[in-house]
Amino acid sequence: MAPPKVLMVAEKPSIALSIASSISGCQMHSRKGSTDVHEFEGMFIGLPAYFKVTSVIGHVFSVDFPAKYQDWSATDPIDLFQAPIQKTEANPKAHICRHLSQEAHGCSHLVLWLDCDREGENICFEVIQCTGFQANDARRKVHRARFSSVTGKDILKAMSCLVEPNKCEALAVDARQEIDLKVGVAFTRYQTGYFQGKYGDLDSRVISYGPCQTPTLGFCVQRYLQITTFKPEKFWALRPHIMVDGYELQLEWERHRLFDMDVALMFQKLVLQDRILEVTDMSEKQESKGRPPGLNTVNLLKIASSALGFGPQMAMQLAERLYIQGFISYPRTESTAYPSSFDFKGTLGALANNPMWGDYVQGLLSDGYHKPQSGTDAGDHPPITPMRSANEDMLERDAWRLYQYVCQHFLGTVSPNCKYTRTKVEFSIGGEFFHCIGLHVTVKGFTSIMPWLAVSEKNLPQFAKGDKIEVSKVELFEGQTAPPDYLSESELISLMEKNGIGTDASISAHINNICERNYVQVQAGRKLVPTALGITLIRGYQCIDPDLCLPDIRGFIEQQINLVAKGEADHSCVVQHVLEQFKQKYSYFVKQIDNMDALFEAQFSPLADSGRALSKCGKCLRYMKYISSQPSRLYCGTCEEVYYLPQKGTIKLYKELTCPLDNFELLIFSMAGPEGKSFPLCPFCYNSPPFEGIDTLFGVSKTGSSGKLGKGTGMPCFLCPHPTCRHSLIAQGVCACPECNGTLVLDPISAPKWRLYCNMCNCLVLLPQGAHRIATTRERCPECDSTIIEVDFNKNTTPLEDGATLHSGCILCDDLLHSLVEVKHGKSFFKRAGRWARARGRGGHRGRGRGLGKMDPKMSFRDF
DNA sequence: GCAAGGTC
Repeated sequence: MAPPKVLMVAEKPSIALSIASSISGCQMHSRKGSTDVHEFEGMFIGLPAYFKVTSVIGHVFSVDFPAKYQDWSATDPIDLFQAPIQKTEANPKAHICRHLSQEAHGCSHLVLWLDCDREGENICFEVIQCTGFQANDARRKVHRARFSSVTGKDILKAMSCLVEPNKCEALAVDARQEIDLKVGVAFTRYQTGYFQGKYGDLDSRVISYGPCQTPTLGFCVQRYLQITTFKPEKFWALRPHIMVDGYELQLEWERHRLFDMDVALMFQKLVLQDRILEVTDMSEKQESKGRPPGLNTVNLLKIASSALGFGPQMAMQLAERLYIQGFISYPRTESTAYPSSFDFKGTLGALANNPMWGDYVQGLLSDGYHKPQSGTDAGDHPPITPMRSANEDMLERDAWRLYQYVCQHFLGTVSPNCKYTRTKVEFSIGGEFFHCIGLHVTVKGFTSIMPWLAVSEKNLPQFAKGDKIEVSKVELFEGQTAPPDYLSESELISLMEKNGIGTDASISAHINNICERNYVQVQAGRKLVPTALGITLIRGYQCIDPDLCLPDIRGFIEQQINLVAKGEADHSCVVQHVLEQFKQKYSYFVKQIDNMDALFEAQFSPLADSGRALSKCGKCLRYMKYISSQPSRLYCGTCEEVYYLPQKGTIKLYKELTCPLDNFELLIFSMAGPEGKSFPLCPFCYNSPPFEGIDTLFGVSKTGSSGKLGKGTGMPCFLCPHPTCRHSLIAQGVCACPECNGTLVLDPISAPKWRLYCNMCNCLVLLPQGAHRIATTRERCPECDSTIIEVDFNKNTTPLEDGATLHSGCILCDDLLHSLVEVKHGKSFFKRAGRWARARGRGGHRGRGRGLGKMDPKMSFRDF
């Protein structure tokens, strides 16, 4: 009988590899799949077995609302609190679910090697679901491996005492997912809908709310408010100076400073009257500055931000690359404690020949390195350490700087502590007491490899108790208290960590989020400065319901789901209870939104006051105002109507042409970038397509008929089937797209780099370059039905005989034109969703529903 | 278009 098959699943490919290597002693066969599968023979629970080790890539599923709730305008956000939710594959392209199901086929044991944290426990059950294993099936058993680090020793130990996955912990994660989704989405949709479009200079597409991002913003705004409400106060300090052995020494006052000038002046007078200082005491203490514990992700991010100037996302990208290249160990870890089995000698050995630290490392190896400080062990990965030696030439500049820090930090952790002697000399004069401090380093220790942490030497002259010294001058220093600086990113990371906002992996995402939403800006020195929008939002929450932006909100959710994790409360009861509370907060927020709006009104300009006149409204024939802040739009002050425009590009009036359907002036929109296409549009048609079904055919169709069209959807002229308008698809369409079901359309303002672009995908076709004019005609090619185009060549570069410049023909069938066109791909144009049966063709009466059918071989672009 | 959590 064949030995039983055992499927083992890890959270990421790198761990699957480590586990397989450890258990098989590197005697395995690896093959590709959605994720790699490592196979080998071995012993399982005392019997011979065939092992397959593979992995997921984080969560298999993610949670969302069913399609019915996706239409923002058709769903009242309050209904989301009771809405059903569904799990869909988090990364459908990766086909992880199918992969697991296939690999599980014929296996009689499933061993779950997911990370040993709550999220990992949740992924265990996602894996169980995909593999089709059942909880209480005697023939197909599910096991959970509990490992405290990804080292050979711990892996083998976990193998020998397999347990069961913890359903309660997994349910706690389900609860968190549902609560985060419902609360975040409900508030986000509501406040976006309320404020968006109401103020002209309010620059934001989505005004998001979230139990992590909002308190994160709260920290930044809190500091901002501290700064703006700060009232500086003057203070005074006495600073006597003495001359000893030719050096001038300034003494510190025991009273430090006083906030009353008259009193300070009185003390100065007393000191000046006495003039003689007496040494009253001298003390010497041996002090020590401890070496750092191992480096974890959060501390790496803090250092990267404060010392290297890298944002968390950039730092993680650099670290990730260094990890993949084998220069450093796995960079995502919470642990600052090294596992007992950590190979310090090996790690030091790897750096022994490094040109930068080689000598220092050899010193540590010969004199004996120190055991690192204990630190905390989160049971995940060891601290971040160098894995192999690199020099400056092997890495890019930024990667090198990060690598350098990882090395210095590691060497610091195994170096001696820094030791120094601290001398304090105390003086009295005129009844007042002063002192000075001397520092003398006796052992540099780790500070010689981390010089920025060094203790600076301060030498003092020799004093003896009872010495009498004349003061040379008594300065009355006048200073002023200063507000704190803006919150630095590294301070914010500390605050988030302390308050349990986000995880080591998600902290950078939250910070990035509040930047992208235009709530804060990162300024020089990676200081976080809140924007008017960020400040107004937080002030709004503060006056309606401060809980909404306080860090405790995350704590509250955590504390509730902890009950589920510990099995002390039922999952759905807890979810219901928490959602009920948030729903009440939501209702109250909605009821009080006027209070927040008052702050917005004070900060931003109402729509009617902003923007510049751009084009004429077809209804009242007056100019409408163009509002450039996102979402960019036109506003007709007379009709009080808003017309959304395509986003992320430039918009201009199009030769004062008007739409034959509604009399609105046409605009021309150019997408950003050198390859960006341009197309005409009518503001009215774009927002309310006049032909049934157009809005659902082009790209995004989620907005529905009553929704605010225009944010990436709508009907530009290149989709319009108007039979006679010069700008419609019928007039400007040339031929079928070689790549999709779309139509190639002439870019009307592409001269002199004339081109066609597809109205559905990103296909681009270059036409004869440098021509004076290229235009579509009403003629069709008798052979392939493409539109005949007319080219007026430049007279200096014309390919025509006798200097003729005018030529008409079909770009597919005319030999000359065919030889002058070239297919190119631009940046993605619009979503390639939906099939639009083209209205290309005579008179445009072909309408919808008629497919393209087999392509005429002559239409093929293969020869290009 | 929306949250937060994995991971790449």
